[in-house]
Amino acid sequence: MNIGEVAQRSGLPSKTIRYYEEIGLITPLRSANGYRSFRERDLHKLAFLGRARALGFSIEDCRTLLALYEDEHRESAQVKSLAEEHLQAIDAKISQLQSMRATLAHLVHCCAGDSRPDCPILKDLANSG
Amino acid sequence: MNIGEVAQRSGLPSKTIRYYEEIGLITPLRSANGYRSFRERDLHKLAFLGRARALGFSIEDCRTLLALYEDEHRESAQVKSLAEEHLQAIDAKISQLQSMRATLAHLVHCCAGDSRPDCPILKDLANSG
DNA sequence: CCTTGACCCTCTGGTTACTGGAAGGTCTAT
DNA sequence: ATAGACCTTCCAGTAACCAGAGGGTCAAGG
Repeated sequence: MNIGEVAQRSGLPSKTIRYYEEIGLITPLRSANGYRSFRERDLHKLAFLGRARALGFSIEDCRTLLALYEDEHRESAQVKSLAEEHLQAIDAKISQLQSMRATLAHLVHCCAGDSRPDCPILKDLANSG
Repeated sequence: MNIGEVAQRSGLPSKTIRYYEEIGLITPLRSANGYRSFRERDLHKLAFLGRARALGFSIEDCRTLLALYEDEHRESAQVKSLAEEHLQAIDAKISQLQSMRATLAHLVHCCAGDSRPDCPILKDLANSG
């Protein structure tokens, strides 16, 4: 398979696939003409990576997950703890965003949003949250 | 005021303050020795920026907000619409994270997390969400 | 007067995970 | 032969800084 087909089948852009090769996540073969030649195994890895990324795992986490996936002697505890850490990070981000959201929604609610210059949003930013 | 004092009083690191000058958000004076010399007005702007950033506004949004703040003839509608857009972006991020969170929490729940290699998290990543 | 330590300066490079574009080789069909 | 769709590498840019190198400045103490 050439990169275009793999891109289509994995759902990842060609640029991303080349980048993943560059940082050593995959190692496709090369044809005589210099084109990358992907095996089913590479496609499978890329799909794995796409799903892990969609769950918000960092590239380094993905590297670890891939290594665990390919290690027959892994302990599921390793995977679980990685996932739990990530879950906590997600929770932290969510609550940070929710706190921003609450403040901002309040300010937006207070602002008339008309043609006058008077604005509680700017006032709040100017004075002290 | 030198940068150290401003950093303390604004709550922003010196590095960040220098960066804000570099991108034109503030324009402190210079003393004869080359040190930045901040007026109250600069400090005020920095505090404004710190609060806007804490609400998640991008630097470019902050630039706009600052300009609106200093424009006596602004219309509060401009500020409100900027804030509303940002609020929508926050909401989008929150729901994306919540969706990740739901999937991940389910997987974590399904994983025994023991010394055996069998792992539903890896299985899911390998097969298809 | 000299030194020490706490300041300050600029400049370069690194971070995350790609994306865009330039310049050019390859393949397929007409 | 040529057009168009592939593919290649390499360089630069994104957001918002942070770390560190290498060096100047200032106030206080010996």
